[in-house]
Order: sequence, then C-alpha cells, then structure tokens
Amino acid sequence: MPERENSTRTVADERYDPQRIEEKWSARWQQRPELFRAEPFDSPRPKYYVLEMLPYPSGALHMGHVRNYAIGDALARHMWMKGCNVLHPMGWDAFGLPAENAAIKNNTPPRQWTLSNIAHMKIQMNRLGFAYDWSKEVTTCLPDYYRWNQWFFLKMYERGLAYRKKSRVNWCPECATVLANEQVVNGCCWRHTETPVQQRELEQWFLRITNYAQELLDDLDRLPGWPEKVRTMQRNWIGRSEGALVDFKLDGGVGPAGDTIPVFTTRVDTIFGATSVQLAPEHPVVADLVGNDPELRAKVDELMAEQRRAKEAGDVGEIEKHGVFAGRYVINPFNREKLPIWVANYILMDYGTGAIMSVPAHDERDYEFAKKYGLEIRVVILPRRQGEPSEASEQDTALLPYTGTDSLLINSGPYNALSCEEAMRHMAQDAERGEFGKAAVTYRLKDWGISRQRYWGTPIPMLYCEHCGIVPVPEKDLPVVLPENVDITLTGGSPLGRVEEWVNTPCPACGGPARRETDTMDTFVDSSWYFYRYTDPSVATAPVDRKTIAYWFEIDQYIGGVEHAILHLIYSRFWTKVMRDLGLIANREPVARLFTQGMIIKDGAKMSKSFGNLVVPDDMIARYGADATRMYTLFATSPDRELDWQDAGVDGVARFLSRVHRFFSLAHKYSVEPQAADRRVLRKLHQTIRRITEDFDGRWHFNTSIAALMELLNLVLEEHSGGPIEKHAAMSASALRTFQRNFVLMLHPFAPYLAHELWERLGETSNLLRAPWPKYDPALAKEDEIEIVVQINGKIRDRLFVPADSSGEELQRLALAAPKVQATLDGKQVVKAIVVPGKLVNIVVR
RNA sequence: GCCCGGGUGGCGAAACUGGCAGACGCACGGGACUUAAAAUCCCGGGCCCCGAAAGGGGCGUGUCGGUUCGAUUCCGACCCCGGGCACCA
Repeated sequence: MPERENSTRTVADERYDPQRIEEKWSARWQQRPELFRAEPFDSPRPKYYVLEMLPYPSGALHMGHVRNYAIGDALARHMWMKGCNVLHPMGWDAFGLPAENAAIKNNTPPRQWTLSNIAHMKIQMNRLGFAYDWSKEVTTCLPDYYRWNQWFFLKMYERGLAYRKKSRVNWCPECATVLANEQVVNGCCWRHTETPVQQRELEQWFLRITNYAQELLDDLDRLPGWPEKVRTMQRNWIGRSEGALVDFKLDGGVGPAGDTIPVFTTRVDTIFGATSVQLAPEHPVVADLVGNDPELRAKVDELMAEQRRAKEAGDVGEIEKHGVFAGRYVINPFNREKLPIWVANYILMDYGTGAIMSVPAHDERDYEFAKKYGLEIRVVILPRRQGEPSEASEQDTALLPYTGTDSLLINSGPYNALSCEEAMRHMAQDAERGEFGKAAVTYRLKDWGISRQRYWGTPIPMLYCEHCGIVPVPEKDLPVVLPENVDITLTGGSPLGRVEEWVNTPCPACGGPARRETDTMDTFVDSSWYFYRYTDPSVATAPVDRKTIAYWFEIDQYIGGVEHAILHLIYSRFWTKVMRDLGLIANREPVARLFTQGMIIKDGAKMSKSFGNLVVPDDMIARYGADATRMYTLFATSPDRELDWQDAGVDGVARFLSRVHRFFSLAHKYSVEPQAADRRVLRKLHQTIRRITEDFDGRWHFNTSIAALMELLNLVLEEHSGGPIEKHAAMSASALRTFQRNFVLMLHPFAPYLAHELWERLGETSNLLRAPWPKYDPALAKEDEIEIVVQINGKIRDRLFVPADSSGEELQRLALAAPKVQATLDGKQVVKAIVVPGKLVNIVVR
C-alpha cells in the first residue's frame, strides 16, 4: 500500500490537460502581441520572411489550412530560435463571390458576412497557437487595401498595360461573370467544376501580362528554390514557340478583311509541302469568303458550332476534324503556287494567327485531315528511319507523316539538300527580305482579363464620359469606394450598374455627365501583391514603403498548395515585374523559395463536405488540443506528400505529448553523482539534435523529426524502467536538466503550447520563442560501440559488436575470425573482403 | 498521347551518398495493475518452411530483366495509382 499512494496522487494531479494549458498560453500571447512582432528594418539580426498563402474567409478553417500553417509556424519558430528577425504575417483574401451568394441566402451584406467570418477564423488561428505578427494584418476588401489595386490599375493604364477590348470571353453562368483563361479547368469553371463555361462577346479590361511573357519564362531559371514541377507547369502555360510568320496573298478579289492571310508555323522548312491553307471558322477573312453563299455560310456556321460545343465541353483535343473548301485560293509566296483555302473546326482563332498552312506529309493533324478529304500529300523532307540517312526513301509512305527535323529538304526548289534547321533560318531571312514574312515567336499565354460582373470586388477606377470617352479616375479621387446596401441578385448585369447615385458622376475632365465602370476586378488582383503590403500595411501615401520592402524582399519561404502553381503564382510574378518597372521595388521576383504541400485525403478521396469525409479542426482541438492536432498534420507524412488522414493517428501523437507531460511532471529525486545512463541519454540527445536540425535545414521531413523526439523520450523512459518512475532516478540531476531543456527547445516548433508550459515549469524565465536552438556536439553524439554486419556473398551470417572507431583491417580480422563465419566458410576459398567501416564486412567466397 | 509524382507489413510511414528493409506511430495479440472496465505500463510481431523447444533455413520493397561483392536506392522495358497539360500549328 504505501508504495502506491505516492505515485497515484502525483499522476492524477498532473494529468495532461491540453485545454487548460492551451487556453492559459493563448490568453497570455494575445495579451502580448509584441512577442510575435517583426523588428524594424534596422534590426541587427538577419531577416527571414516566411509566408503562408492567405485564406479566403469562408467561415472556418479546414484541415488543409491547419497543415499549411503548421508547417509555416514550425519554420517561423525555428528561425526565431536561430536568431533571425522573422516576419510571419497573416491576412484575408476577402473579396469574392461566396460572400455574395451568402448574402443572398442569409440576407446579410457581404461586408458583414466577410468581416464576421474573419473574426471567427482569427479566433481559430489564435486557438491553434500560430505565431503571427497581427500588426501586419491585411484585409483585401477594405478600402485602404483595395485603393492600391485601383492605383496600380491607373498606373498600368497610363503605361498601356491596362486596356479595354471586346473579345470572346469565358462566361460562367453559375458565377454570372467572366473568367480568365487560367480560371477555366476542363472547360468548366474553377469554382463550379460541373458547370461548363460558355463563350460570350463582351467589352473587357485586360492587363498586358503578355508583355512580360519572355521575362516570366526566362526568370523561371532564376528560381532554383522552386519545385521543378511548378516551374514546368508555368513554362507550359506560357507556351513559347519559335517559328515564322508567312503572308499568303488572297488570289482574286478583296474583302473588308484585306487580302493577306498571315500564317504562323514552327516548320517553315516544310512550306513547299503545303497543299492548302486552313482558317479558324471565326477568322475575319472567312466572313468575306462566305459572302452571300448561303450554302457555304451554313457549313461554316456548323463548324463554328462544333468548335464551340467542344470548347464548352472541354474536349477540344478530341473533336472529330471537319472542314470545308472555301472556294478560293491563296498564293504560296515561296513558289507562287495556288493553294486552296479551307475552313476547319480544329483551327483555333486565339492561337497564333488563327490560320495555318497545311503540310500533310509532315504533320500528324494535317495528314489526318488530308487523308479524310483527299488533299494532296507532298513529301519535302526526306523521311528516314532512326537516324539512318542511307535508308531514307521518298517512296516510303509507311513513314508518313514524317515529323522529324533531323533530315534534308527535297522538292523545295532553291532550298533542296539543306538541313531542316538551315532551311528554317534561310527561309525566314528570305521572307523578311521579300517582305512577305519573318521569324516570329508566339506564346500560349494570353492577356489577363480582369473584369468581373460582380459586386464584391475592387471597383475598376474608370469613367465613361459622353464627350471625353474613357476617362481614368484621377489619383486624388481614390479610393473609388464600393457602395453599401446594394441589391444583389444573380440575374442580369453588374449589380453596381443599378446603383444610380454611385454610377452617375461628373467627368473629371469636362465636368459633364459620366458613368462609372460597373465591373469589379478579378480577386486574383488582390492576392498578386498582398505580401508586399504586409511589410507595412499602414503606409497611406503609397502601396508600399520602399525601404521596408528593400529590407524584407525577396520572401525567403512561401508555403501553400500546388493548386496555385499557375494562377496566383504567375500573376504574382507579373505584378512584381510591373512594380519593379514602376520603381517601387528592386527585386525582380517575389519568392526565393516555394514549398508546395500535399493535399489531405481521407478514405481515398480529397477531404470535402460533399464526400462526407470532412474532419473539422475545431472538433480535433476540442478532443486532442491544438498541439496534438497540429503535430499530427506534421507527423503523418512528410509535408510535400499527400496526407492520408486517420483519426486514430492523432491518438498516437496525443499519447506522446501526454507521456512527455507526465515525465516532466514527476517529482524526481536525482543524485549529483554521474549515473550510468547519463552518457546514453546525452548521446541520444545529441543525435536527436543533429537529426532535427538537419531536417529543418534540408528536406523538412518533420515526420522524422517528431519520430526522433519520440525515440529520445522512449530511451529516457526505458532508462527509468524497473521501478516506480519517480523513485528510480536513473540519471544525474544535471543530465536530467540538460535533457529536459533541450527536449523542450526541440518540441517548441511542433507543439508550442506544451513546450511553453514545460519551459515555465523548468523554472526558465526567458522567452522560449527567442531561446537559442540547441547545438549538437559530435563528440557526445558519437557511439562507443556499434554493431557490424558480417555478410558472406552478400547474405548476413553474423553480427559483431565492435568499438566504433575500429579500423578496416581490424573489422576484417574480427569478421574472418567469427565462429559462425568460420563454420560457413568451411574450406571455401575467400576471394576478397569488402569492408565498409562502421557498417559491414562482406566476404566473397568461391 | 506527353510531362511530373508515387507504388515498401493489417494501416500511415522510415531507410538522406548503393551497405542490417520496416525506425516512429496506429491497429492487433499476450501479460501486469483493477472487483470490473477505461486509462496506464511491460512483452510480441513481414511472410513461408523445418523443429516440442531453443534454434535453423528460405522468400520478401508493383512486374520482368540488367549492372554490382552487395540494389527499396542505379540502368532498361512494362503494369497500376495520383496530379498537370493536351488539335498550340
């Protein structure tokens, strides 16, 4: 009996109660926000800017947020401990359509809905213990932020980077607004993945991102800290392609669209093999050709409809090729040959010039088309098999279409016998000299259409005056404030258009009546530069403070989901380059290192409400505490991989934290004399410091960092086994102390609440956030004795315990002498022995 | 079709430069404590075969082949899963 009363009381009193600990520290931290505040730019510490993608304030955090922010928070805390001046801000991507939908559903104004969501999500973030510098908070739907969107727009307008044009646009009937190309996924809206996008003609504002296409492409090579995957995706999206423009003159009469059809080709060397020219159904010349031929018009309309249907269904690559002869001809400028003009449903108006030269012998698609319609197939590049010129044969139709560029020209007049590459060069030069073409580069990237026919966004600061036409709002009149109390319904036109008192305003140029632009900006504008505003969100005279920016940029580490690899990350790079050209910043790229975390899945599917596999952070926190919830998202797998959520897994982490807590809570009676376990514990401690430090410096495999902490604790507990733990003091007091301090320091980035609590209980008064990260001592980490594997012909036959620093010769001698080895060897001849010091000896026998 | 990831126990995973496969955790089995349960603690475990047992042998990282003293790791071909792009002229 007496031996029990002691232990039961201690354990019962000190049961790990995460709610109590976490609420206590959360309250303290909120009382002292300066703890997490970045120092000004004259700080002597090295700066470190760690950024996580800001959330859309949908109402509640989801597990993906928790994972993202747990990674960033661990890094921020670690960098503080390494002595850096850390900027770790957070904000809200607060404009967007859900606020309007919620407004209609709940009859709450978007602003109120959004701001109350923000308030709630901020509470959740604080409850999770994320160390943000809230003095830098940015909320994009507030005028002191979005006025700078408007300011940027005016600057771009001044420089010709913002322009208005009528164009075919992607229209999402669900959003009742236009979408940028980047926002169309599989022919559907990126938010409504079941809703096919429609094509409409609208007047739209565009930003000339294509002016920066080449730089955006080139600078990808300057981003070694970005995942190759993301860089490849951006490279493909920009889609640079080198070739030539060649003008084909219309044979015969001329219509309003002119008599020249420019064609873009990457294979001008095959131009003597062109047997037709093919136009997109929407090509302006087609309208002229159709003229008053109702039969042709009907066919063209049919082709156009097919193409549109395919676009809307998202399967433009699978459409069956159709075309119609337009009844007219063009002249090939290289050989004066007459080529028939066809209109075809697979030619896209929005790539290149909307017209191609068709070379069936040397292009898969042209070949297919020519076979179908019986067009001539003329070989102009000598086909060859597998780099064997001798086997080349003009007659070998089995090799058609031959698309290689590793051969020579034939049937090409003065260019015969040139290599493809030489021919491309010469022909482009000759075309330029003859003024019927030139070498040219095209991009897949399109200008960024930013007009949205919605209410809850940044008003575009433009006016339409009856006399002066399009007039920008003067800078001094910014911000153009979004009016409140606007009736939002889903039907018809921009909601702002119905707010007469807002729309009607005098023209700043002539004073006459003018109307405001009623479209708002794409919300990707907001997220394109928010990370600059973070550095000083209070500056009122400019979007950013130059000196502060110069200090903090580039962002040292950006962390977020790979789903933003194209949209957000390419717009942000574009915005940075514009800001540089405006003289606001010196950096040419915003982000030095990018980390894309994996998705969270459960039961084999992405976590979502509709799939019914949603795990809600609030529930997890209530059950296990914030530390365990966060730590599980780091422990389940490495951060870059998909995380397979398992509720039971959180139990394991929570149990570990509770074991930590219990060990630290016991009343230890330790001696001053060194104990046998000291060396073993300190050795493991220093091995652990090394592992975790390397994980932070390198691969960010926090799952193994946490496993290392578990191993360390397991060892310490093992050393204490063999009796009631609080009586069986296996270590000396000083070794215990060393272990405890360092353990807490390493626990801190992953479980900040418990770490702070234990730090305080250890009697430490310093700020754990700034406590120096432990250094590992190689001498202490070194093993005395290690196990060496003895193999014979690669199969393990024995294991030896030897001093850690045994030499190769010594190991070989010991291995050969081992009884089991001797028995196995038994008369066989030893050919050689491979010795890997510290690891194994492999004896090769015959 | 093209370009990236990934495929390892019942499950999540680890093995970083070619050197003991399965660390750490979950679930499971056995035991201790308990009137009982929960919680906690201790022990066990890849699979197959031989053996009463101690012990011994074989197989094993998607499949097939190669390089090597030695392959989860490198090379070649293929299969499956996930993601991105896809008539881009």
